Amino acid sequence: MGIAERKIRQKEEFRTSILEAAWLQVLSDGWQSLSIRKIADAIEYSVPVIYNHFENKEAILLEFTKEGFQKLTDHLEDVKAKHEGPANQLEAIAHAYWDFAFEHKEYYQLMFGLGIPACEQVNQIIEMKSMTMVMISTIKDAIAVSKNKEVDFFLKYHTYLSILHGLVSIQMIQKGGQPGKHDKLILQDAVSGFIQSLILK
Amino acid sequence: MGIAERKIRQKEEFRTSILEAAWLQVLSDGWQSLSIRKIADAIEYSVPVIYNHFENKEAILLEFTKEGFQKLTDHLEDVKAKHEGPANQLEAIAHAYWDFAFEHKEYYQLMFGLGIPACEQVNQIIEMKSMTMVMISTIKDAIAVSKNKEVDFFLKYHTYLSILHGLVSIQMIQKGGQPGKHDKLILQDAVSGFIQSLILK
DNA sequence: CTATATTTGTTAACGGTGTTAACTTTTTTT
DNA sequence: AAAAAAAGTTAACACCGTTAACAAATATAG
Repeated sequence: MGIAERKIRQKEEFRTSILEAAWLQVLSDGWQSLSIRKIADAIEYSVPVIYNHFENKEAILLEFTKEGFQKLTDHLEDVKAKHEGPANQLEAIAHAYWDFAFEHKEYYQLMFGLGIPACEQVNQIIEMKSMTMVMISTIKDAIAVSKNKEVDFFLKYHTYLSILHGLVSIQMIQKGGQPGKHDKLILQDAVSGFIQSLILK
Repeated sequence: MGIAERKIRQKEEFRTSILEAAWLQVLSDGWQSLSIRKIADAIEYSVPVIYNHFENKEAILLEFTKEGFQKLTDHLEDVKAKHEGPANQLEAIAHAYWDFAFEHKEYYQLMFGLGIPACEQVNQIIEMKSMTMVMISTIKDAIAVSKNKEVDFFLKYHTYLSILHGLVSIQMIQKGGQPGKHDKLILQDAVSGFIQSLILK
């Protein structure tokens, strides 16, 4: 019964083509201007077919959010593997995080609800938890080699992520475009301060 | 010619009533669901009269953004005046900032574009610059009494604000409601780390 | 005090949006 | 070939921001 398989495959392809058309829209005009109707127009189908594949518009955005967290996680894991020692790794991860945010601005804005009415349950996305795991494990390693081993790793993780997200989002608000060298100095300053207080305390 | 004055006063009152109706909408259903039509309905006038007082919807939101920065600035100045020494002041300001964000969530979301397609020129709002001044002056004071007086105060300001905004916005994304005691520990941890590295370096 | 000008407000529309019910066409199964 | 199921379309509903065209109220000038 290859014909049932073909049907499933075609359905999958359809779904993918919706996402592709949507992503092109997002890339060219920002996710703000993404609309079901424009997607339908791009794939040359009528509007309601989209609802056969996605419950609503939010579900489409959610797909990209997951994709974004997956890409970010992969990226962070790569970078972590290329560095030795938790302190170096935390620093490298911070820079990788920053680079990802500005290289994939659309993803980042979706992931952290910068302008989106869809950020209610972002924390329940498992792809986000993968990212959390990478960061937490590195922080645990850092605590293990630090003076004070009684430090609350979850608190430190939260602090670490907040610093990174704060730097990125303030940067994105203040300037639309790519950040300069001075802006990376700020990152360097904040992160090295965090690592210092984590290791040497 | 008191009649001209009355006209101006009435126009002002009208403007205020628009803002009041809008704010009630924002408070009850969030700014996402604010619409010109609902405002018109609330003040019992037809839609186009609103455009005699505000260029567009964004202008109304901008009004609240300014208001928010003004309130925050006042609050921070108050708190600063109640504390002695830049280190204590920076810590107190951080807590005041945090408290403001969660006591006036709607303001904060507007001010920092958490879900708003209107955050292009937030940095050009003079009310924001007032807030910046409060923070920068305190940081300059801190640098003046620190070991290393060659520190870049603007870099440190940026770091400081990023940490605060990062903490707040991550908190707002992860939980909708009010933060608990544990969450304030994170703030305490991050801010004291920042101050330490600023003073003792 | 009337006639003209101006301000003030309204209705109705334009072009969008997400979403869905009802219908038609195509495809599959019996 | 007929009946059932799937796929796709049209057309609508209920919103949205914004604006042009028109009517009513008010102020100004003669």
